[in-house]
Amino acid sequence: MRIVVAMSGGVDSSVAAALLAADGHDVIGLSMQLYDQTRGDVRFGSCCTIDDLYDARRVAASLGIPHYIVNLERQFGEHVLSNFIDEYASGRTPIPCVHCNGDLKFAELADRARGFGAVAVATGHYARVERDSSGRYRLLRGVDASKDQSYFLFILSQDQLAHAQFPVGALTKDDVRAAARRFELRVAEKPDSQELCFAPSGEHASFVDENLPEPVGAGVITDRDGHVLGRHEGTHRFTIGQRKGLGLSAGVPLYVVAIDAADRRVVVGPREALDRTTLTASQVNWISGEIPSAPVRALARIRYRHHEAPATITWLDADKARVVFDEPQTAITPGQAVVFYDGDEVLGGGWID
RNA sequence: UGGGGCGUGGCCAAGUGGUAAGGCGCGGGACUUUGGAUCCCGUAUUCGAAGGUUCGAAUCCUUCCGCCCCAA
Repeated sequence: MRIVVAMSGGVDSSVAAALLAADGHDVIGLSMQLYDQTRGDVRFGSCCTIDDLYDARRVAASLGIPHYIVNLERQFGEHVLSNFIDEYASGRTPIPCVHCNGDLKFAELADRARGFGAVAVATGHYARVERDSSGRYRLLRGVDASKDQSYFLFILSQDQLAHAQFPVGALTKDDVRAAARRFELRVAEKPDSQELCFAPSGEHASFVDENLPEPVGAGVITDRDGHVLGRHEGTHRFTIGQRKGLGLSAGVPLYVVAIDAADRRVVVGPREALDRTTLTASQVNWISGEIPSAPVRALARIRYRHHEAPATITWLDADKARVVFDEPQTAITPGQAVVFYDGDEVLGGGWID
């Protein structure tokens, strides 16, 4: 069958394409152009650069599959960048990758794929999709626990999962590297991409500054009692649980415990002040599509690369839920995602309020 | 200008004769397909200044400078 592979130019998606092609599928490689590559005044991160598009093209050529670059600049700006900026501006900490998956790769790109007559969009994510006996799709963790990326896919709907394929989800990273070498892919030894593609690490704040109509004002850093301990250059430079970069010394490490964007205030406190047992989540996506009527016990993960913790999920609304952990969790952060697991299965997830 | 106290790296702070702990911060690295966190490494030839005593001082003495508290 005809399958479109979202090729980033990295090893994972390259191997995904290679595996599908080797299986005899009619594979078409698509790469998303997400921003204007000609803007020399902007520095980009480690993926989706012109070099990465070139790598994708070369890999596709070596596999003998067609490759097209799809211009999704407008959509990227509307769905991913604007959200990223708005979230930071309102004192929250966004995860653009989730939107990029849900709103671009498995939405816009899927539409293009249909235009090519493809039945599915494949990516290089470490995750798995399975169809159960009732015909429902289940999202599972990648086999390689250390690389599992299911957290970033919790927003996918049944319809999106029905047309999603993760060829490397059943492999370990080592397997993928080995496969890349076996297929003699030029990207076999290419370093894993990390960090955001559109804003280099450590420059998120300046990216927000440059893209905000109104400059973000400076404000004060206070302790929990309101005593001013210092000043900051904008609340968007902080996230809950942050320790570095406060420029304060107090005998014990201080962490950001609250951010009040409206008051331009950052509140810091000791480590213990970060513990919370409850959170509410909005825009909750329950993968099966059938919201449980009774509270659900599950393992909940409050950020990527965080150990899951047992919790009870109670619905407050059609897409809003309260999550109560058995044990306090550190630095529950608004804007991050809480994702629910039952063993290897992703039950769903939502955005932390 | 009476009495008392204090001045150790960016901040806090051990050390009161034996050759500068520690924490915070900061820098670097590791980890990591978000942001944080975490871990590792680094961070004062020098203790307000200048003299002096001593084999040897941040530690003792003298003077000076600065700061704080109380009393006026």
